[in-house]
Amino acid sequence: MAINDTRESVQRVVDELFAQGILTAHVEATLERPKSREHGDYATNVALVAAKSSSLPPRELAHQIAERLSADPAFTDVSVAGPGFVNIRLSAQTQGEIAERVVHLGSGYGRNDALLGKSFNVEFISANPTGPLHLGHTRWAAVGDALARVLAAAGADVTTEFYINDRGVQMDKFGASVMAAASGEAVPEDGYHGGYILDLAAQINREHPEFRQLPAEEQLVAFREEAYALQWQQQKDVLELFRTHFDVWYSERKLYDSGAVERAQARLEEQGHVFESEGALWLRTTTFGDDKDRVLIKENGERTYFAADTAYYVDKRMRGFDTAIYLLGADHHGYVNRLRAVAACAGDDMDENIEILIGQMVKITRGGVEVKLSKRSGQIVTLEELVEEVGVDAARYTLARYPVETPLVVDLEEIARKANDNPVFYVQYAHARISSVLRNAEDIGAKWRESEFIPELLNSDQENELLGVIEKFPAVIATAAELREPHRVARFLEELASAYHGFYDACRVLPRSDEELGSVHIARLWVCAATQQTLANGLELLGVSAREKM
RNA sequence: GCGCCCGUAGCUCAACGGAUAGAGCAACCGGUUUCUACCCGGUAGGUUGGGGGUUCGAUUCCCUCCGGGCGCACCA
Repeated sequence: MAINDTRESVQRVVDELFAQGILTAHVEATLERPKSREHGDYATNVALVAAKSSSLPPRELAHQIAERLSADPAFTDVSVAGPGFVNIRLSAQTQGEIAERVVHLGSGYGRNDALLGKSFNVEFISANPTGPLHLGHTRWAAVGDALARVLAAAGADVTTEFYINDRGVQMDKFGASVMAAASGEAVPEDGYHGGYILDLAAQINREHPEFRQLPAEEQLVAFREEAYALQWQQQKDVLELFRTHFDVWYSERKLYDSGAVERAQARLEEQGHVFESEGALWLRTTTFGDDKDRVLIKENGERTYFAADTAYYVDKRMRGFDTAIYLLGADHHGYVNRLRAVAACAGDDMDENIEILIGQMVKITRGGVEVKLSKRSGQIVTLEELVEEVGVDAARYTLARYPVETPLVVDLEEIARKANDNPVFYVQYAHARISSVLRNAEDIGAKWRESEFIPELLNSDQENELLGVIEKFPAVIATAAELREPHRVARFLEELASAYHGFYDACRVLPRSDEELGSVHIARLWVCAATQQTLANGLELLGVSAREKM
């Protein structure tokens, strides 16, 4: 029996009490998994909530509900506890059926329709193409990609997008830095100083010796464009290595070339929020909660970076997305109000059509000593270096298992040294362990799939616990998607792995050498297969590999 | 000065307004003749930064103070 069926049973009882006048208001029943298993498989606080609209005290009301629920054969035990909780325990048979269902659903288990019909544009990283991606970007790579996968698993239509800031002063500084390095000159004081600049310069010198014969101005453009192409490719390669896929790479230049900037301005003017003052063109964002109005076109006729931001937002909406989700670092939180105001100025609902997730910074330590990050001074820890030290699985998992609003401290030495203590290995090990058991089952000819599955044989505490955890998976995905918190999937996997290890320790799966293969072994093999499938599906959402062996 | 985020066990962090605040690491004690011990069980460790409020119930919501991080451009 799924959680929804149980909830409906409770709802029916509540409705009955309403019909009989014991309750004077209609109350929506909610069901939850108690933290403690001692409280049963499910619990409802409906009596506590409904007590206000009843003449009965909460506990008395709870007893009335419990008494009626007891009549349902799917429940073996219904009791009242604490201030008025109703605890429900399912029969082993009802509970055990989940294993069969999971195996049959396969990689589709967990998918649900919580966000069916909604379309999202998820934008993250969006780094300048003037250097390698560093550890800060890596967090958004892991979280953004996992979020996109989770939203899709909840039935949403999702497009991932990377915005390339390939226009403006920084690009020229980048070009000038590479050009200087290529001529063996000192990089300008306000340029980029990392070792990668020297590498880019060397490569361009090798492949395009003719560049240095060009007049200074043309030479700058040539170096800038070539360095941009190489650096962008490098970013794409590294993200590919990191299993982070972008459906769209959106260039700021394209925004201008396609006329999107003018279109956005026209849209904002139609809505009546644009005005002229002091020789500049402004957007009245203060109407919608911003601290100050923002300039779109400067006194000197140039468009601001903000103008591009507005155009980009409007363009996303014109491409048909219901909601534009932005993942931004805490150093950009000042943008939240103005971006939301942009949405409102464009005539949209700023609570519905735009969502900005602010992620806190990742502090890096090495042996307890903080590593300062600064791209321009060249002191960086790159995504690539992190992957080399700890691997893609550990990196992705470690960064995805915390809520983004948590400032994170990652010690590189610790991750590298204690790789085996990382929760990702604990989860992967559970998957590998099951794979081994199933291989052994095949070796001894245990054809569990073709054998009768008798769910009521799964009646130990550990089996009940494990099945209960497996059953939560679709709800976990739905919650993770609705709250935009993919870390919930990782936490769930740790709980699931723990429940499996506990089961494995207490319940022998395969027959011992002196035993015959029996129905209990078959039933437990179904449980193993269901657990393995759930682990694999969850790891897939995080972009972490489900290993067959370790 | 104004604004946003954070403050939970020695450390890194969980806990969509629920029951006795939980995991991992570190510390201590125990467990495997047989399916992967990279595992399992147990002990110890807390005024959830302080103080008010909201309600059946607050780590969670509101106010205030303290501490830390980050932002407050006709920069990009």
